[in-house]
Amino acid sequence: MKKVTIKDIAKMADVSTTTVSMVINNKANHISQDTIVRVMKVIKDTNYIPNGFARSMVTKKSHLIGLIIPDITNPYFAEMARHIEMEANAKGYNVILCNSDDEIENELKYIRLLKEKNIDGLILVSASLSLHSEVKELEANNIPVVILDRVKQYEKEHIIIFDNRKAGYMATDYLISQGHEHIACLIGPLGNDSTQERLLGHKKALLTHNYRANTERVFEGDYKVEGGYKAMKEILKTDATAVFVFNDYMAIGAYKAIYEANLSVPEDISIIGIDNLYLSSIINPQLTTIEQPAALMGEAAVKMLHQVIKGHDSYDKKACFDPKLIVRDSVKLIRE
Amino acid sequence: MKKVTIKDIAKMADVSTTTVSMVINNKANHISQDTIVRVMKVIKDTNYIPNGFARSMVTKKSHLIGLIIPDITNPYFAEMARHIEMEANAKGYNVILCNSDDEIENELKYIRLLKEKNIDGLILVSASLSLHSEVKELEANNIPVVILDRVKQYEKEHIIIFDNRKAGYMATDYLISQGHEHIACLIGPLGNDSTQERLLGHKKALLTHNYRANTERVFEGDYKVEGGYKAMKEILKTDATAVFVFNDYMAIGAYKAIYEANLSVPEDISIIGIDNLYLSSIINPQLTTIEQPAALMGEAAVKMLHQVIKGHDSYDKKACFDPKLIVRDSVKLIRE
DNA sequence: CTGAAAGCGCTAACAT
DNA sequence: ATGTTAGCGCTTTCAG
Repeated sequence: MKKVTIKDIAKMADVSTTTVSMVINNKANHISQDTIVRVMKVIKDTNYIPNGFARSMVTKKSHLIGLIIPDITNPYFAEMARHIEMEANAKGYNVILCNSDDEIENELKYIRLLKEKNIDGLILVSASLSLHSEVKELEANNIPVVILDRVKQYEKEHIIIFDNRKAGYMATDYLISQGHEHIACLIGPLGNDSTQERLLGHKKALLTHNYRANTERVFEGDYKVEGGYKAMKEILKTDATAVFVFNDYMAIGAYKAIYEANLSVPEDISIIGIDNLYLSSIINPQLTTIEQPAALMGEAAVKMLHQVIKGHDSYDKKACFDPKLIVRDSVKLIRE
Repeated sequence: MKKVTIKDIAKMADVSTTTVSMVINNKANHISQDTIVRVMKVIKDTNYIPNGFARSMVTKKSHLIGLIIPDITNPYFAEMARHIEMEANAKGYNVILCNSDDEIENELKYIRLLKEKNIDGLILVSASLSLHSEVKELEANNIPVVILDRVKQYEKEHIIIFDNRKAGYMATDYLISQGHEHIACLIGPLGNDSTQERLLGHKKALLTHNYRANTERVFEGDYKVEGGYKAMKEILKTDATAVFVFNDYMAIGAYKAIYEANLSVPEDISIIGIDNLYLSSIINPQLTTIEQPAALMGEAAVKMLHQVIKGHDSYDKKACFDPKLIVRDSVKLIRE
C-alpha cells in the first residue's frame, strides 16, 4: 500500500499543497469553509497522516522528549515516569524512555542517541554531576534540559529538587521526639548528593538535640531492596532502637531482614523512611515516612521543560519541593 | 550556534557529501583510509551529529519503537518495560513509552501519534481485542505490531503469550494437593482474556479433582492492589481456607486485608498468586505463586519485532511461555 | 483566498 | 576511490 502524501491529498481535493498544509495545521484562517471541508473529507477518506519526519525537518520540532532515569523498575521512578509521561502527553509530547542504571556511560550513550533523534528537550534524573558539560553542550545545541531530583547544584538553572536536608532533619527529629536515643542510619551510596544532604540533615538534628553524631551508626545501602536488606542485618547486631532508612524501597528490604530475625516493627525496632511510595501504606506495619512528591516533581519538570522549549522566560527556573512527615505505624513511642 | 550539517563537514574535509555519508554509515569500503581519517577528524572536531529527520526521511527508518502498556507503575509492567527497553536498545532502537490505563481511547490516540512519529514497529500490551482493525491497518501501513500478553487469539501472528489456562490449573491443583477444599478465587476483570483463561484452568482443576466448580467462590478484582484488598475483605467473610489470587499485585492488597483483620497467612488463610513479582519474595510471608516470565516475554517481543522489521521470515511467529510453580510460604498444608 | 517554489539535511543511484 | 544530483514530504515565504 503506497503511503498517501500531502501531494495526493492536494490533487484529490483539487487544491495546492499549501492549502492542505494550512488546514492540517489549523492555520486555515484565510481559507474558505468550503475548501476546508473538502480537504478534510479527502483526509478522512484516505486515512492520511502527515509524515512527521518531513514536518519536523522544516519545523525543527520533533515533539519528542527524552527521559533518562536510573531504573523504571524502582517504584519511585516508575511513579515519576508515569506522571512525566502523562503531563508530556497533555502538552503534546511523546517520551522516549531510557534506563541508565545510574551508569554514566549509559547516560552518555543515550544522550548521543537522543540528540540524533532530535528531541525537543530532555529530562535527566541522574546522580552524575560529571554530566555537567554534556548538559551544557546540549543546551548550546538548543536542546533544553531539566535536571530532576538528586542534584545539589542550587546555582544551576532548570532544576527540580527536593529539600533532602530538611527531610533528613525531619525524620531524625521525629525519631528523637518519640524518645529514641540509639538511632541508626541506613543511607544510600555515599557518592550520591541526596545521600549527603540527607545525612547533613540527620546530623544537624542529632546535634540540635545534643546527641553525639558519630559515624558508627551509619550503614551504607544502595537505595534498593537488596541493599536495605543486607544493611539491616548488620544494624540488627547493634543496639539501635530505631533506624532512619534513606528511602522506602530499602525499608521494604529492611522489613524483610527484621522478620527473618523473628523481630517485629515497631516493637523491637522502629523504622522511618523517605519517599512515601504507594507500597509504604500497604506493607505491614504501614511505614512512617517522609513524603517526597515524585508525581508532582515529574509534572513540574515537564512544565518547566515546556516553558523553555517554547522560549518563554517568565517562569521559575528552579523549583524545590518540601518534605512532609507521614506518621503511620512503624515507629514506636518510647517513654523515658 | 549554527547546526553543522553534512555539507559543512564535506567542505571542511574537502570531499563530497557522499563520502561523508559513507564514512558515517560504515559503508566506507571503497574509501581510502586517508580520506576516512580526515573526515573522521572533522566530525570529531565539530561535534557533528547527523540529523535523524533527514536521515529517516530517506531511509524510512526511525529506529523508534512504540510501547503501549497499561501502567508502568504496576511492577509487572515495569519489569516488562525495563527488559523491552534494554533489548530494544541492544538492537538499536529507542522506545517511546505510552501508558494506556487499558482505555481504548488512549490506545487509539497513541497509535495515531506513533504513526505520525513514524515508528518502525509497535509492541502492544492491551486487553482490547477491539484494537484488531487498528492493528491490521498499522500492518497494512508497513508498521509491524507484536501483541504481548493478554491475548487469546492464538490464530493471529506476531503474538507473545503466556499459557494462562495452564497457570490457572497449576495454582488450583497445588492448593488442592495441599488439602484445601474451600478455595476462593480472586479474579481480574471479567472482560479480560487472561482472566477468562485462568478461570477456565481453575475450573478444570476443580472438576478433575471432583470438586464442585460453582461461582459462589469467585470474587472480581482489578489486577491492582486496591481491588485485591477490597475483594479479600469479602472473601474473609466466607469459609474459604485458601484463595487463588489471579496476580501477585492483588495478592499484596489481599495480604493487607488479612492482617487488618488480625488474621495471618498461611495460618488462617492460604494464598497463591500469579506472576512472581520481585516483591513476592520480599513480602512476609513470601508468596507462593505461579511464575510468568515478564522479562523474557518482553525480550521475546522485541526480538520478534526486530525480525519483522528486518523483513526476515524464518522465525517463530508466535511464542507461548509456560507457567512454573514457585513454592514459598503462603500456602498451608492441611491434613485430612 | 490560494498557489508556486524554495529548501530543510540526508542517502543512494548513477557517473566518472 | 570519489563526486553529482535527484528526491524524501512537508512548511513557508512570497506572489497573485
